[in-house]
Amino acid sequence: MSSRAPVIVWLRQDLRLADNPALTAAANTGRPLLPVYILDQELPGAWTLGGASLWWLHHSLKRLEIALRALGLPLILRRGAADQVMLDLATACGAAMVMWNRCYEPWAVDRDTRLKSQLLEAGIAVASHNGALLFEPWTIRTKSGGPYRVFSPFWRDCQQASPPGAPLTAPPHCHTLGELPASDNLDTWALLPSAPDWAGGLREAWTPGEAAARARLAVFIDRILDDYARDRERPDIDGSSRLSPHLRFGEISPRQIWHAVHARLAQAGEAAMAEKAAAKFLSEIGWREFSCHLLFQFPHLPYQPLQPAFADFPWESDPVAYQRWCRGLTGYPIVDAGMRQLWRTGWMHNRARMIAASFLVKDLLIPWQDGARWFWDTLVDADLANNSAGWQWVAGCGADAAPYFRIFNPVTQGERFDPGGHYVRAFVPELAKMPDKWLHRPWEAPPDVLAAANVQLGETYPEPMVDHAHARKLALEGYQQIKTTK
DNA sequence: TTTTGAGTTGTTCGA
DNA sequence: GTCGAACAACTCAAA
Repeated sequence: MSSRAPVIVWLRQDLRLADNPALTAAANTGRPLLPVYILDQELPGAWTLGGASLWWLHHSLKRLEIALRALGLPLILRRGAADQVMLDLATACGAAMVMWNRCYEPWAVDRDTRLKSQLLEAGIAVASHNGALLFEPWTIRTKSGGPYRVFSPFWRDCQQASPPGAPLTAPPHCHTLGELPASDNLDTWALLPSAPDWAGGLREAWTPGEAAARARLAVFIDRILDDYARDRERPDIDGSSRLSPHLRFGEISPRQIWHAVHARLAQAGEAAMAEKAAAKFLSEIGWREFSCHLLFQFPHLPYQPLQPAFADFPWESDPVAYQRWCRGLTGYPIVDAGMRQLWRTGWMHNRARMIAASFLVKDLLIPWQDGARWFWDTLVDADLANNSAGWQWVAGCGADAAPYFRIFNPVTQGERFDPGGHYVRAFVPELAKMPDKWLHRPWEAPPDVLAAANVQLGETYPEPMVDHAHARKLALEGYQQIKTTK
């Protein structure tokens, strides 16, 4: 094989130059580099990217293209069944090697395993790397060798493992082939919505790309982290990292985050508060790891409850109620604010996710898989592992799940976590003039208060679609049922 | 194999 | 208004 034979870097969920182990390893071979992205909308199980994710992908690829060009590299864009496309491309351009960072979705694991053997058969070397996790799923095991199903011991174990190495810097200027293989034009993929263009709220809320990810991490560590333990619970405050979509597309790595937090700790000295906040934040990164490990160990996580008894739960089928939930018209302000934030900005605060998810699953008794599907289509950070594990957790059927009797009260939650009502007012403008006292339960407000706020229940804002106290009883009965039939 | 301690994120009721 | 207890047992992980 001539040293002119190129190395293909197959970029997937790692759209960054810094701390990209596959890219760095490829650069270190000294061969011509060929970065490739393949849009695969023929995946089994229809877990292709949803609309919001496609919007993000477009912009992330645009930025990546520019960043690669500065290194002297192209970005070859192809679409189709990814393994076939890659095999054809690698063969056609006489590649010496293909490198990628590992993915952990069941179909990705299957596809990559298959492709690897096909490439090897064709005489093309393959190397995969860890670019997405602090700890590989197969390295964190219980004493008896199995996968963890409880977060705390899992995370304890992770922290006792050898810490992740220092993040890699972006490779220096590289060289590529003189004659490049054909590439699609990104714009012809039509990833952006048109007619109608519903992405205005996304544009307002987000800047995709590696540079923006790094900037956000810096702001977060500088100005937000110290109060993270307290403010992360507050959807009305910019108190969480908002790194989830950047992590989802690999514009930043958990290793970079880990090291940035530790660097900050070293700088802060022994400040107990800083340490507590940092530990809290890193444990959220830990949850991301845990979800990914769970998906890897239990590939049915997106489909089947982890606790088998829940397969018999008496779920309701109610398309009309489901629609109202999707559109943020439940009549419970905190739920509607969350669902509308999702629809408008492609993201929902984690506290609101729990409240809205609990409402779908426990107040409406609609299957968690339906909620997960909606989130998948509308979130810019839609990640199969996080999304599936999160929904199972709320439904009570997941790993380390909430006890079944833990049912969120949307009024209590609203009053506790959005006390000034800024969150609800921002996303449910028809309630903007309601006084704080009644904002989270407008149906209990005296008529003159409603009138003064220009609210006509059932007209300008819905009546609550279910009575929470009653719905709670029904949910508890449902859970009672699967317990006794077991 | 058996035992023991522990387990993200809540709500409601009654004193 | 505030506080503690009850909710109900089960599974996981380790010793």
